[in-house]
Order: sequence, then structure tokens, then C-alpha cells
Amino acid sequence: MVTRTAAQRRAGERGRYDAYLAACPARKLLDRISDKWVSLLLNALADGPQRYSELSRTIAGVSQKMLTQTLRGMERDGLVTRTVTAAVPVRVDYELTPLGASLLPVMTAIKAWAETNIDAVEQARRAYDRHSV
Amino acid sequence: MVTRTAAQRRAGERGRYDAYLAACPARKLLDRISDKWVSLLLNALADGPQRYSELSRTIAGVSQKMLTQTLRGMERDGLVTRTVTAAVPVRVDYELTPLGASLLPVMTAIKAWAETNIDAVEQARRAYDRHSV
DNA sequence: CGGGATCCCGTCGGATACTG
DNA sequence: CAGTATCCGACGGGATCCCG
Repeated sequence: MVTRTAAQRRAGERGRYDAYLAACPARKLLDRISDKWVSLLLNALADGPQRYSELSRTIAGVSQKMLTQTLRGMERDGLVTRTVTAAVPVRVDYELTPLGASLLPVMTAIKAWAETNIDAVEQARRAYDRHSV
Repeated sequence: MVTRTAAQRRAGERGRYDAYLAACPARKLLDRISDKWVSLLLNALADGPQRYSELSRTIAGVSQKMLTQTLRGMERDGLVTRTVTAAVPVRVDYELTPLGASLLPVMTAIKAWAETNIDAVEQARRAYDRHSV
């Protein structure tokens, strides 16, 4: 077997492609906001700061692990600020930064497309399922 | 143990919340376009129809499994059309539908935000990492 | 109250081999 | 050429327990 296998060739190409992808800002952002909890937290924090426990109740379905993990990630990316108030029961508030708030219009644009086109998508989906099942 | 545990209460709330989420058009759309391969295919198909093998080479890093699976999903949602030309070697072309094409501006908006703000995000990230490591 | 650490399971996605 | 079928490893994310 002198020639490289298809898998080997693809592996080489993938290396460069992954590097290209990793450098792509749009993909980085998509990876971030496409996260289920990030988008929900963005919405929850849109109308003012909230405490950890408030967020926990607002989002309802989230586990502490994911709530903490997601908030940490967003804080790291400068999308939210974390403010600890030393009291007897500790108090922690989260708030959108200007950067985080600037993401809201983008979410709105996505939402707008979704709301106008979701019917067409679901119709196409039903049509597809009908003749293929 | 008379009262329900926190987990039990959350489970109930999650049921309603999941239902709410499932009904949310914006989330459905996000789930779809946030997919790594969907966004790449959208871009690849932006400037005209392409054959299966062409897409395979354009995207480079994708496995046949994911390429086929993703294209099927997009076809189901009415974002692309699949045209089979019966010839000696079979020929299959994929093309964006108007619905699929209407998604491109949204992707552009996301890309625009990403390109103007990615520096701020990465700077915040470095600052965060510096004082916490 | 606001988490950190750990365990565990389900699903996603890659590799490989085979087919019309 | 354009897939389908199968195996399987990695990882995301929930549940649980514990701490400052």
C-alpha cells in the first residue's frame, strides 16, 4: 500500500481545517451563544441583575452545575459581571456587561427570523416525513 | 420525609420548562444553525449548488456520516434541495432553497458581531485567566 | 447561600467496511 | 459516486454529597 488511505489524507486536511475553524470568530461566537443555557441566561439577565438563586428559579430546569459552569464561562468572556456581597448568607449578583448586552440585538435578529419562518420549516418537515415514512 | 426533595420539585418544573423551550421558535432555530456542520454547509452552498463529493472536499474535515446526516436534516427542514441525476456514476446535487438562503443574512449578522467584538471577548478571557490561575 | 468535587450514563460523532 | 450499517470512544450534563 504505497498511497495514503483516504482517512490519512482527510486527517491532514482536517488539521488545517480545524485550525481555520478555531480561528474563525463567527464559529467561536456560535459555539458560545448556541449553548442552551447561555441564551436563556442572556434573556433572564436582559432586564436587570439577578442573584444566583433567582436565576436558578427563573431558568427552572437548570442544574446547579450547569448554572455555575455557564455563568463562569460568560464571566470569563466578559459577558456578565459577578458581584459578591459578604454577608451572613453570602449574596452573589450577576449582571450583563455592555458587551453582553450588545449580544441581545443579535439574539433578537435570530428570534425574528425564527418566528417568521418556523411555520415554513415545520411544514417542510411534515411534508418530508409524510412521503418518506 | 413529607416534603418533596429539591430534585423532585425541579423535575416537575423542568417538565413545564422543557415544554416551553420545545415550543420556542428561537431555540429551535438556534439548535439547528448552531450545529457546526449546518453553518459550514450554509456557507459552502451560498454561492451555488454543489455535488456531494464537492461538499465533501470543500468542508474537508467532515465524515460521510455527518455530511449525509446534516444534509438530510437540512433537506427535511426545507433549507436545501436534493437532486438525483440518474447516470452511470450517480450524481447528486444540493442547492439552497429560498428559505435556506434567507438564513444567510442572519449568519452574516452573527458574523458581524463576532468580528467586531471577538477582540474584547478574548481580552476579557486573558484578563480572567491571568488573575485566577 | 452559593457553589466545588465526584460519579455516572446517554448521546454525538468518528472510523471502518460494505452496497446499489 | 453517494451513500448505509455497525462499532465504539469521548464528552456533555444531571444527580448527589460536601464545604465555607
